[in-house]
Amino acid sequence: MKIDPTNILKEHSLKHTKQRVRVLEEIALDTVAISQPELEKKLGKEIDRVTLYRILNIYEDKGILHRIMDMNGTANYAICSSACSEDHHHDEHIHFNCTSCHKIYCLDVAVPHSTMPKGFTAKTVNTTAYGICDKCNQMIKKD
Amino acid sequence: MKIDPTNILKEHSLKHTKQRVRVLEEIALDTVAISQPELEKKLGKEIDRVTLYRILNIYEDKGILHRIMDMNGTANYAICSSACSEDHHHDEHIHFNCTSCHKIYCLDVAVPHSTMPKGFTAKTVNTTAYGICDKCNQMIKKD
DNA sequence: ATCTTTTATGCAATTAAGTTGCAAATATAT
DNA sequence: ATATATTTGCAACTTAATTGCATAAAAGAT
Repeated sequence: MKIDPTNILKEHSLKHTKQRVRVLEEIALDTVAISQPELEKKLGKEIDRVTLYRILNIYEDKGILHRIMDMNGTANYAICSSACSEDHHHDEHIHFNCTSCHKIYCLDVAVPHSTMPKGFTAKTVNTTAYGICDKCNQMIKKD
Repeated sequence: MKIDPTNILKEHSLKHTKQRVRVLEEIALDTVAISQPELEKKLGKEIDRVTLYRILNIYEDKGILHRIMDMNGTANYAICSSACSEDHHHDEHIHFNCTSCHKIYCLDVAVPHSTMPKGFTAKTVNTTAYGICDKCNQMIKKD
């Protein structure tokens, strides 16, 4: 994925700081989502913990990143592929959480529509599949 | 939902303790899932925090409860409706997380099947819809 | 019922995620 | 270059969750 941090910041009228650029760069390195602890480990020497939290929150609010919770309740972040707006994240694709390597993939599979019971109005639907990813399945074959 | 804690414990060859019975009773009180912090608040005087964590983990492992993570990464627990086994939770129904009252409902709506990309093998699929629940929608109308 | 063994509980201490308030540093518009 | 608004870093705090260990309580045998 090719991203232009400076442009993204401008598009969302966010001030251009080196910390904000670094966070975007780091997350864009991989197509799989990256967890908050991993980000902190990678950027901890350059960026303060609190600042990182604040940047991630702003990016999520603005629809630049979307946040996926894994089974342990850890926040994982990935760049929103489709244009998400401030009030609506339509990252309506399936996430795949590998139970072996713990990576979270944003699959190019749409979330199937489900009809809600009477009285329930759904705004966003989040689907996460748990299992073994492509890479880990290949590793298993080799053994 | 009518549950028999003593029987549930026996079925899963778990020792019968008053703490384990209390946890099951408390969770069975409501059809909506209850969060760990809520449980702790309710049972904190009777049961030690650590014991509560351990009981919840055992129940999840045994397939007695299933755990639903909300947007804040807080664990929520509900009694498994269908018989879940030790190695496979098939709580393949949609969860509805109300963004107003924060309750998590286990909806009687099956998770639609999605085909995974080549190489990805899914074991469990988890779907959570976020929006406004029945009760909260009625409250809004009244205002 | 009592003893014995196994398992569960409670307590203290620790790790780690996330938040808040505030002073200093930095971005941007003039 | 300067002023103003915003962001950052730091310290301190809150809360979720885990670990080790001594004590307490189950469940089966006697």
